[in-house]
Amino acid sequence: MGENKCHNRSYSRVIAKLKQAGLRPTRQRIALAKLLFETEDRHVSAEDLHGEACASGIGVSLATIYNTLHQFTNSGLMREVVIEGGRSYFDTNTGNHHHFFHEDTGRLEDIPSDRINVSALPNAPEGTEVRRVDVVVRVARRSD
Amino acid sequence: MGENKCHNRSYSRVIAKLKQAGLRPTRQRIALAKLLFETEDRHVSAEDLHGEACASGIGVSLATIYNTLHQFTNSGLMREVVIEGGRSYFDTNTGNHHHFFHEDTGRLEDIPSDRINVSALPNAPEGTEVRRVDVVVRVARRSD
DNA sequence: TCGTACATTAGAAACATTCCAATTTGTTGA
DNA sequence: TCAACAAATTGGAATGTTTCTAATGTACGA
Repeated sequence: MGENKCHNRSYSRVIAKLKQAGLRPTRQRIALAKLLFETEDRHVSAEDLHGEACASGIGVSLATIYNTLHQFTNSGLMREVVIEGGRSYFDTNTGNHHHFFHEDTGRLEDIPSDRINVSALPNAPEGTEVRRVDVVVRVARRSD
Repeated sequence: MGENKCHNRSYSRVIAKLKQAGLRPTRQRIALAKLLFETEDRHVSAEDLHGEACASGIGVSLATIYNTLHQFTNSGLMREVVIEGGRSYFDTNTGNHHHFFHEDTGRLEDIPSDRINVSALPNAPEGTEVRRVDVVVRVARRSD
């Protein structure tokens, strides 16, 4: 199930990334990291990623998918995005950006932060500080 | 369980509101509407509202709470706000506004729309139109 | 290579939400 | 007022996602 030796540089890159995040590069984490970080930015649900992993012949349980997504999120490799009840998406783009949410299809699409402008924020309530500002632009098929 | 006659004007106000929304003023809907709309703007989860209703001696099932919250939302009396996985809040403030979300406590707090400014939105993707723009400012207890 | 701390796992549990079929209630018109 | 029908409510079962648990497996420093 995947040779131990070669499969060359993409392995070392991913392993380095995991180590840097303080995570042991296990077989499962390496495989998931390759799926997640070696393509363009993506938004995946746990179920999505599990499906992909299985389809790629990686034996990985759903519990591990959840563990891994949370670990990646906690170490800043990903970001959690919640928009609809009952399902979370995890975003491989951790930079400053926002989202279109397609109400029809449930799909998420990035909006680069320089394409949007949030200003005149009120002060954070007493004793708190701002952790993040999320903007979600909900769109749907034009009706008229 | 509650007299049919008097209990005067707050009833008629709430009943009128329901009728205007095209909803039959049933015992349960009237009671819930009173809890929801006769105080300041609020953010409630289904479980919250169920608890309150039971505490007030209103016999109402959880299924009805969900039905009612969705009906109120569909007829524009409330708005659904999803911020954390696994739980929805329903907001009695349907006006244009945004939210602080206290990550520590899970509480929501309104930000009037004139206290925040979102500009330079990119165009909605081809064939779609903007339904709503939600801004969530996530705050937490100051750490430094 | 060994020992141990950390990861993974299957399955059960927890949780919010929706569905269902039976019952109750509000409304309308005679 | 009352009968009859449509609409609303209900408890409980079903669904779907996420978390938990206890047993097993794995990475890695000594």
